[in-house]
Amino acid sequence: MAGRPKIFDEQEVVDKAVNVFWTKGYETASADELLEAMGIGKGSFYLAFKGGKKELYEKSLRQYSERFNKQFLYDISVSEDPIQLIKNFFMALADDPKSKQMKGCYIGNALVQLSDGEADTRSIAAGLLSGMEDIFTSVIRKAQEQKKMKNKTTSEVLGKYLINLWNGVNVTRRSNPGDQYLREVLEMSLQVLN
Amino acid sequence: MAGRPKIFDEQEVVDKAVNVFWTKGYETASADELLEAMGIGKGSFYLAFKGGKKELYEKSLRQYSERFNKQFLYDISVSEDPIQLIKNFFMALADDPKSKQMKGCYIGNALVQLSDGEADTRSIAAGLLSGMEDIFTSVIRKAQEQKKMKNKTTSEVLGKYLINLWNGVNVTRRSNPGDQYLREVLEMSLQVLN
DNA sequence: TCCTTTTTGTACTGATTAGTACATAATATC
DNA sequence: GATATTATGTACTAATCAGTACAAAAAGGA
Repeated sequence: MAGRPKIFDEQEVVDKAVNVFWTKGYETASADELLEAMGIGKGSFYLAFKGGKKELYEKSLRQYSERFNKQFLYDISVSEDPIQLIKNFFMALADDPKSKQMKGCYIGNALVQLSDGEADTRSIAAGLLSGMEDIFTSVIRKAQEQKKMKNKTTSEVLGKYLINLWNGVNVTRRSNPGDQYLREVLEMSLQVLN
Repeated sequence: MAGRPKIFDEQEVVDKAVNVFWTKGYETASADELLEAMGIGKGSFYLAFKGGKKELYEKSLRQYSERFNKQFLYDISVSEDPIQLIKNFFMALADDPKSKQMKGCYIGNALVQLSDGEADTRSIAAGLLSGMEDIFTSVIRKAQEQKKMKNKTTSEVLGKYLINLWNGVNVTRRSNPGDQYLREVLEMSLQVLN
């Protein structure tokens, strides 16, 4: 192993790219803008990411999702009441600052922003959201097994209900970034978890 | 009144632009592509739409929304059971062909696809969705006044719940364009209208 | 028929796009 | 210290972008 050393860490620059993609969208985020945020030049970039902007974006989706799920699963694992944790998790969306409300869900954005030209990338996003749904489903299944939930709807359907709620709230809060509005919607929507 | 006659009808070409914007997104839809679909040249276009692509898009949002609401309000007005009509309205989303499932809500897309550079256009979209919410709210209010609904939640909150459901389903069905998935989500989500 | 008015089609502009080519720099190995 | 190897920064390319300029066309009115 020889050669000039890399001046950047791949995960770190992908993280920085997430910020740009999240606020500007995939199409609107220019390569120059991304490179400046990542702090590297074109030479380094196209050597490390042979697939260019597209590869960077797909990696950013996966990396973001993986970290998100990891944290979520950890919080669930240490919680004494996972159902309550999920409620709190949703409710916390209402407390985000307006700037974050306006950004929506990083993965959901991909689903809506990508056109048919990037159908493959869109499929990746769909898969990642499906993974989040699976987490919801498994938490509910356990809670039902332990008789901690009154609602007898199957965990699969409740999982779909929750990921759909997640998708909805992340759109709705873009037009109503106030916390009161979201709180009312969430309060009502989460009653099914009682 | 003199002068060379227009070869196009403004509403018609805006309709054709809706199709392009809907499938490709605001940013991704190129002016050339729009003009070809609209069947007019640059000269005509920039004379009729002095604000260019942006003006066209905003007009398309308003025109689409106006027509949508008009139809919706009409259907409600002739319905004997407006609550059931709303249920059917949502349920019908599951029957759309895959190609339509993937397109989402024309107005909601604007909310998610536009970046801060077009914040004003985004506000227009937010206002239009708010108009749809008002329709939901007023239908529910009337139903409650006529004791046709068990649910005592305020019509305002139920209206927010429904527009949020609308937003959610229009994202969710992009990743799960099958009809069964949506049907399960909707069936469960609409139980609150009983 | 000629003049005014409005619309149309085309040629053009300057900016921006993602991506490439390549000479140079910085390291490990021998 | 020479050499192979990998990374870096910059200059460049070709395409595409939204939008403009403008001359020609098509109508009505006098």
